[in-house]
Amino acid sequence: MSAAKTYSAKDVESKWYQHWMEKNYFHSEPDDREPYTIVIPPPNVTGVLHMGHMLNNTIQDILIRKARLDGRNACWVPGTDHASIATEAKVVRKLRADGIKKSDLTREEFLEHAFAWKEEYGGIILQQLQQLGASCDWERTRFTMEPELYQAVIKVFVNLYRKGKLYRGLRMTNWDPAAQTVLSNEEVIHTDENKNLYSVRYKVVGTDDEYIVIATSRPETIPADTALAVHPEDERYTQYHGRKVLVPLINREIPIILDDYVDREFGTGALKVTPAHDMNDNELGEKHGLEVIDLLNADGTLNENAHFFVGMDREAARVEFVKKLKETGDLLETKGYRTSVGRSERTNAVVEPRLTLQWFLKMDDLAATALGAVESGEVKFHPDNMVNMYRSWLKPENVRDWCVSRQLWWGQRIPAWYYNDEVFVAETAEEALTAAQQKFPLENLTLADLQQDEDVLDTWFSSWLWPMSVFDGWKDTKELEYYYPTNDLVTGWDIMFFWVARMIMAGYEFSDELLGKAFTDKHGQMPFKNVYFTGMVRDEKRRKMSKSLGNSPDALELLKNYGADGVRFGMLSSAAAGNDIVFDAPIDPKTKQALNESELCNQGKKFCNKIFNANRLIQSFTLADQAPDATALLAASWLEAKLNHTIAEVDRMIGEYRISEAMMTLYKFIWGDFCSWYLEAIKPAEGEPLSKKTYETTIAAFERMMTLLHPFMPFITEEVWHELRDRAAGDDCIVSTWPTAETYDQEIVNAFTQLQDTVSHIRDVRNQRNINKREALQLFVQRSAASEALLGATAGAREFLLKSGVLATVDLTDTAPDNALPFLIGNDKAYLVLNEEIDTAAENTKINEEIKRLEGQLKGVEKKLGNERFVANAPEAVVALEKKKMADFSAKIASLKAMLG
RNA sequence: GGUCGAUUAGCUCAGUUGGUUUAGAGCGUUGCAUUGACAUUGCAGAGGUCACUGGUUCGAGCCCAGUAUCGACCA
Repeated sequence: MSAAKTYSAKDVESKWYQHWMEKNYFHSEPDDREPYTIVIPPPNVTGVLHMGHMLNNTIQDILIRKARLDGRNACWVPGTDHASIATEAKVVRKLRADGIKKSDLTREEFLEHAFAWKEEYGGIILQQLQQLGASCDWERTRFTMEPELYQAVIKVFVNLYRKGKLYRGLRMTNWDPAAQTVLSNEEVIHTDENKNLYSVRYKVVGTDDEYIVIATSRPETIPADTALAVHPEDERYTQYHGRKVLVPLINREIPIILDDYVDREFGTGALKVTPAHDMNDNELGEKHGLEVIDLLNADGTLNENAHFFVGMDREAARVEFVKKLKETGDLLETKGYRTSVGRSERTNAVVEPRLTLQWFLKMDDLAATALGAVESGEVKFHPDNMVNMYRSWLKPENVRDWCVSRQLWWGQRIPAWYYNDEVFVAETAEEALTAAQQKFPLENLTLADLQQDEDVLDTWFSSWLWPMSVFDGWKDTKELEYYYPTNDLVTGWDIMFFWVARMIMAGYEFSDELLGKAFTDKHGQMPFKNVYFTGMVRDEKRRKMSKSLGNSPDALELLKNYGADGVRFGMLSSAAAGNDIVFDAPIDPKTKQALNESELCNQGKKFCNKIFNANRLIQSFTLADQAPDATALLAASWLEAKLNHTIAEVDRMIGEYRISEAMMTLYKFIWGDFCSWYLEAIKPAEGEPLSKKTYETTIAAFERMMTLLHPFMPFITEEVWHELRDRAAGDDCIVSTWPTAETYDQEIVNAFTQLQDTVSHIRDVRNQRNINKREALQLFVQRSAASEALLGATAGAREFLLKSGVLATVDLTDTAPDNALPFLIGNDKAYLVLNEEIDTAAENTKINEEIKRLEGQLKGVEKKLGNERFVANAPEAVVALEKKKMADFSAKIASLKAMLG
């Protein structure tokens, strides 16, 4: 028996994690067992562990450990994502701190710095996952920028280009002026912000004092206006159809165009059209064949097209333009309004719509396939209502071609080479050269004549291949054939479109080519069969936990305070699938920062301690070679039944991805049934020994509980597993066998439940009357078929009542004893004899109240049964049940009436 | 503005084709207990017109319609 009274997570956790690693339990190689595969959502290589990671990695670890206990070949592939924009921004910032400007470096020099940074800080998060207990196959750790995965991306780009799915085009794109790169729609965060709306007048050409007034929030773009638009049916402007206006300040003539896109209600109903600087204006411009004037530089400063304030940032220039318009009298009104502003997810810069030359991937076919895969159920979502969100993302009217190029250096460089306005896409420069030489046979081209595209690919263009590329699918399909399709993907719903949908697209696009039709006909093309969506982790005010708000506790501090098992328990206990989870870390009212505390995690920590002490109790008994007593036998068969019921429940819940409920079921079983009832029932009297047989039974049950709980709380279970018995090398909980739910005797559960109710009632009486819990009382039970069966025919029932109820006698009787407190056991009268005066009148009042309540219910049942349509329409079982209710109520009422003194 | 989702105990949530007596759990809360597994404890109690209004049905927390409030995503 352990000397310590409390469980200490710290030493135990590092000891067992190291043991598991030494035994290589996490490693998987293809063999003849059935595989069970999860690929991790790769965290950013420079990231640190936060609450969201802890949540989804705990769930993944539970699934993978469960599969391992089921005897499957469990393989959890870890790795990190190069996170193009985020990492490049970090590296640029760090270089700036060191006095180095990115623009002073060559691409190669910059990449050297970036890789050095990655070596230094990269992968810290993977070590942090180990502290959480994640049983990833660390030998398989991958990185999206490592050579093999880089090569896969290049191959895929060439493949898609040759299929005609990639094209280059000048498009309106979201431009991040801080990072100076284009962003995908999904990387732009729209929030409502306060802005000003300016009313500016445009003079109608050929008049002296007729103006059309427009409303704009961006006066600095006025010099780029190429039209003024009104609604064709707006009578205010009918007289100006076909006329022209002058752009204020620069007096350039622009046409008045008519389009029903214009909202007559908004502002003055007239709109300035700036095709270079607004998505909608751009569409209008294309429709009406307008000129495009771009007055912004890549960094968001004004160029010479602006005429004024050239070189000034657009935000500052706006203020200057407002002043100038005021001076000329063209600005009529300024008012505040709230509107949606798009900011870069990574740099928080206000995103500028900008016309740029980019690479796009055609999405129509891919999106349709990906939608079909989920709608047909080949890929299942948990919870399934997530399909709605998925559908709304992928329906044809919402799908736009994917802009895959990024103006960055940290990423896979686009394998396209240019010469004379021709593009040559190839895996290597040499191949591109060969193609160019064929196209221009007379020009004697060399590598020096070709110019490679300066851009890299969007990060998601490598992560969409993750389930296939981590198994080196583009190099050698041996492993892919074993592990593909993977089983479960666990991720937050916020990257459903970024990542989940695109992996599905890639799976259906490439699995046939890589694995062959025969393979996919048999196994399917999907990258994974199930997707488990976790919610976002929010604080107590339901705000998303984020670094900038400071409302997230420090994950590592939590692990230190509560142990990995405690934190896993805490994370999970508030985590129904798909629901956002409200994590209970309190916010310090002074600093507004989250404290590294959590009652839920503490509950998990206490649970560890409870288990630890349950074992200490068992180990403290002296053992004797004697037959178990009747109470222990009854308790053991009840526990066995309950355990089997619990196994079945846990199996079902895990199967339905109700992970948190499965864990709570085990919590209640171990704490309530095992510790509070079973151990108390078998506990020998002071100084007495325990039967060896009972000890064995108890250990065997405890052992199965540890296996059941292992996926959820791996460390405490491994520790106790080894305390329960002397183990041979390799006999570890992590590789034990998941117990099978056997059929069990429901009768014994029913009988025991009735005994528990009786004990609870007796305890309640003691509580209310302040009767010492050690004072043995006498119990009499009305003789009846039911009570004979319960107390006579159920072996150990009487002994259990004597022990747990602290009774002197338990007897069947035909008459009510004197000075006894009556109550019901089932439908039978029972009497607890007290050594104190009983207020009969008060007891009668209570009994009468109970009779009244039951009569009310009886009436309801009688009414139901008296309704012919109920009897005729309701299923037979329901009617039978109502009849049984009626019989029970009547019997109880009769018993209660007989109790009235 | 569009779409979707939610509303059940003080808090966080279950509630499985509508039918199991009085709608469940965990936490919190209240009272009592305490020398030997564990105060990181035990026992017991209180706490809910299932947001509201109407409808369908023999029967509604669950289905339908509307209202209110909240949230998310999209624009």
